[in-house]
Amino acid sequence: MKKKIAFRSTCPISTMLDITGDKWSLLIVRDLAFKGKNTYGDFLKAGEGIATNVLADKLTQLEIGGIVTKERHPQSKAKVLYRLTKKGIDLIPALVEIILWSEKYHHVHEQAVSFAWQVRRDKIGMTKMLMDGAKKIEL
Amino acid sequence: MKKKIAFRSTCPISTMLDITGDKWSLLIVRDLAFKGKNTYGDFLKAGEGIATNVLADKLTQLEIGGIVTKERHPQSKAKVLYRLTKKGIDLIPALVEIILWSEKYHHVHEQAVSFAWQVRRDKIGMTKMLMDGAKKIEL
DNA sequence: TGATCTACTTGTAAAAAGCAAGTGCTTTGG
DNA sequence: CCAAAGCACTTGCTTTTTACAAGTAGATCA
Repeated sequence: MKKKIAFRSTCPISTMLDITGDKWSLLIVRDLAFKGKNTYGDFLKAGEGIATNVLADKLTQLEIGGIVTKERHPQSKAKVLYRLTKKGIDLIPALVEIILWSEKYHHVHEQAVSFAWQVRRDKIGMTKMLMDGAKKIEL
Repeated sequence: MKKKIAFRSTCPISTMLDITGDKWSLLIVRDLAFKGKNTYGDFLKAGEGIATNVLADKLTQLEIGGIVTKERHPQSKAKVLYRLTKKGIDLIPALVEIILWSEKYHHVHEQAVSFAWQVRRDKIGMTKMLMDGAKKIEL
């Protein structure tokens, strides 16, 4: 029952929103990119409390959108390993700007902010650290 | 019937999504920031075809979120002038990263991309141009 | 003054999100 | 080796949001 994405226009912002424009998709990307989470259960247990059917739906949407892949988990046959694609990793600069914006107008973790500045300064290096799971950050 | 925003967590990304996390809000910001649109009718006529009741709802949401203000229109009593607040203008860097991301993976206007790079390079100057209405860009 | 413009509101149907429970493999512990 | 628990979902139902169509009230135009 995989419904494909309907693009409303060729506007780049509209295009992005057609893939990730809801209250949950970018939180999944956040968990993958910044928090070292990569299983269904990990996402379910994340602070905001996504409903299980909604999570399933968003994950397949993100897969169709080319943002994540489902793979067999190296440690367990019962688990599924979710990973960001290159396209997904390339969302990090946008997420970083979002973090910096939120920091400016809402109260958020200091750690998140200094980290965001680091990523902004050295995108490649920090992204690599993130992807290796060497760095996890509390958001 | 102005319903206030419910924040799901203190995560900066989640916080931003609680205000603008849907398929329409950022398109309104786009129209204000890049296209020199500033009335209800302008937004309605924008390419993606937002429903009138949804537009009304999103506009009050954005107002509550501190992103836009409603003001009396200098040319006509029948019109309302919508404008980005500082907080709204500060969303531009995030929009720029979104534009660059979309360009990389989807087909979008060349003009939009070179413009995005310009804003990224000279944020202050380009933002000023945009806000003065001196620059309009086709997205 | 009547038609048109502008910014909405109202009503209803369709779609998406939220909630609770269940299914079917897989792993674990005795 | 078997029962219980873990894991990744699915199913059914309710509530909320979005979409579509029509209508309203004040301002402007001809």
